Amino acid sequence: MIVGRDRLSGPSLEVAPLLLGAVLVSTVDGAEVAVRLTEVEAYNGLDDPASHAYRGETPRTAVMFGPAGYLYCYFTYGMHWCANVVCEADGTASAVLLRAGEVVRGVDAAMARRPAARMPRDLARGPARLASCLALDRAANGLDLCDPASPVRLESLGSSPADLVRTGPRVGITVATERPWRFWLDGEATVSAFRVGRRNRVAT
DNA sequence: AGGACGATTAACT
DNA sequence: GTTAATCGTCCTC
Repeated sequence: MIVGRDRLSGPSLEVAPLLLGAVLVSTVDGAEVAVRLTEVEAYNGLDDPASHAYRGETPRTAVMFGPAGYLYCYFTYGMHWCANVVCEADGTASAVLLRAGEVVRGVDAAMARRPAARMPRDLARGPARLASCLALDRAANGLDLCDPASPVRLESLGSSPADLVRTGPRVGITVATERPWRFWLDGEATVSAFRVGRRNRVAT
């Protein structure tokens, strides 16, 4: 079952917990790899200083301002890609960063893409690792997750028990750190470690 | 045209 | 715990 766009069209804070337990399937580059999401983060637009969309629409963030159900991929630290599910209505920027998950199909293909992973639980434990084992990069930006013919699709939107959902501050950011907009499933081994954002990189 | 910095990771000590 | 790697994006001249 593919996920309907209307189910993703709400605010990121409502969509984020729904995505926990959902399965993201990639058939990019031929191999099929599927990840069951265990950790996500909500990002809003103009009212969220930590969001890429905070300062308005740019070529990079254009997908975030479009309709729900599309993939927003961005390049960071000069080497990594990360993936988001866009939510909210067309014209309103909002997205959910996919931070971690469990590879439930295509473990071999995922291992081939992630030679540094020593154990299966590390394959998609972290946003850039997750994007890497699903082969998500510039070419995947803007793909429709609600189209059955798309190379990246969202299956079985999570029906995770509410009492397993935990929340806390988002990882790696330096502003709006007080907002508890990170969501994860309690007890999952694939949830990434919390880390505060780095500041003053150039300081001596 | 120049520069700061990042929704990170892997490999160190 | 610390740090190098590495470059697109955006802000400030």
